Amino acid sequence: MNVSAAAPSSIGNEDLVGRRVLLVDDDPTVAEVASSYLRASGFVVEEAGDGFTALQDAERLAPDLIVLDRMLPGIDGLEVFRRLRERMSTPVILLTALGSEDDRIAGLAAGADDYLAKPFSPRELVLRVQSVLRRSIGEFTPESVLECGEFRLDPSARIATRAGVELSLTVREFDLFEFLLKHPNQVFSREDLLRTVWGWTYGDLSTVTVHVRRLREKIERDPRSPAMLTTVWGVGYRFSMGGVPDAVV
Amino acid sequence: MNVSAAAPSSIGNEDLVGRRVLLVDDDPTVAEVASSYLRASGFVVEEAGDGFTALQDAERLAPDLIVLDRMLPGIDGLEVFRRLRERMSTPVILLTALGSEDDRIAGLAAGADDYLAKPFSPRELVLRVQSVLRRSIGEFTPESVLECGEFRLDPSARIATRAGVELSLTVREFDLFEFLLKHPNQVFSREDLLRTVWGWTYGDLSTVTVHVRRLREKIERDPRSPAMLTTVWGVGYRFSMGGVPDAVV
DNA sequence: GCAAGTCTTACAGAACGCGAACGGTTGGCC
DNA sequence: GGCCAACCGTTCGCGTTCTGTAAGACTTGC
Repeated sequence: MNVSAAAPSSIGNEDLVGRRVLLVDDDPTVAEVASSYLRASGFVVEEAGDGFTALQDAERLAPDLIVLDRMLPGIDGLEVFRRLRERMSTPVILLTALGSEDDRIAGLAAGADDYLAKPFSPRELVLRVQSVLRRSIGEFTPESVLECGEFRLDPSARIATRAGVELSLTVREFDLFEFLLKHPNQVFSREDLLRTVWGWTYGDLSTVTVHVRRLREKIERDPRSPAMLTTVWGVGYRFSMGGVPDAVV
Repeated sequence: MNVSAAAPSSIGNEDLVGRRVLLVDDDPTVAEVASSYLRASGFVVEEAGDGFTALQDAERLAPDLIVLDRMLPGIDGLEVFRRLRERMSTPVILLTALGSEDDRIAGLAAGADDYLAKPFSPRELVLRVQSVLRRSIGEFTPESVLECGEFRLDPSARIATRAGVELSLTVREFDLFEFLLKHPNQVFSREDLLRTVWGWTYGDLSTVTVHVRRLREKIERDPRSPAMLTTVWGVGYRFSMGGVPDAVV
């Protein structure tokens, strides 16, 4: 397997110290907890309680990253997001309420860098902030193309092909496939996948099962007996390229 | 397959050994059971019976993680949690007597890192503690591959091979084999194994016996007369590689 | 030869994964 | 607007796999 992504992740979390994060949430409790965690991790945090202030602060402070709640008083979070994107390319992490309709798809289509479903563990937020920042700093190219065997996946264009033929993957399927391609030869539990790919902190694990099944239907030659996206009984799933594995390594 | 990953910064449960956990619960029975399980998994456990002591100990001991009961005499658990957050960002797992799924959401919404409803299985607690700690250290960094003679065991991929041929091990068998490979030439009693591999403090020791047998069936050339996974009569089991064993020892 | 420890086998319950199908929502198209 | 297709998350039933335990045969040390 030749994952050409090769993000040379020589960027430690130390290099993120002092980066400015703008936190936009109208719930004081959430804002307080989240910001204290972010500060503890070395970030400089500014808070905004509504969309209008957020837009002003974004311009004034020029933060390195913005954490944006989708539900805001006044201007809607998504609207704020669109206006932000018109003016600057600052990375944005969207917070979505799982209970209500999930506009995660809309947010993602609009180009959010990551999303997290409420309620989330504050530590999870820190991890995502670090991850997105590391990515945006390290490579100026937003996302490099993943290549693996006959598969080719372009995260920016959201196009996945097998042997040149485009696979019509849905949003979820694409996200799932992207994550697996980025971490080949590693087993992930359904919970892991639900947390990282879906951005959920809790939820029905069978959701993962079903989507894995649907993804198999599209990428496996014989979906009945998967060769690449295999089940590890009692643990989870693993993606690895077939034939001769890394015995040479 | 040319995954250049191989960054051997493993974060298996081994690396969690010695981490300090502060356990806050007013029920002595619960505290005793929970702490004995946590200790058995290698954690250093301190206990506190009320909120005030908890706050003091949290400052004094600077634990790596805090398990906090929501119902406490004196200061309420949630209040303790809020005061903790003001001063430090130590991961917190909340416990509550009321056991519905909604409470988990409430706990997470309050900013806890994880949440567990009473009555909980002590094993579950250990798993959660490990999970949260591992996550706070850094996620999905592949563990280093164990190699021993013709055996090769990849903890992240959950693949074990002998001379390149994959051994289909079950979860338990894999865990057991992994532990033994990490501690070769060392004798472990059935109780040791039950504690470390299974995470149990009590239980039927024959469980270990049977699993050792099953493992032998898969890794030994002649399971009838084991050469590597040998029995030390009256003591337990030892894994050592073939050829000239420890006759010198 | 005896007792304690170990091995082997068998079994039933539990856990798990899979497939199929369903209702709900969204977004496009007439 | 209203119909239709696509997608998503959930649920249920079924077959499979795994696991712990019990019971008997066997081995070891004394």
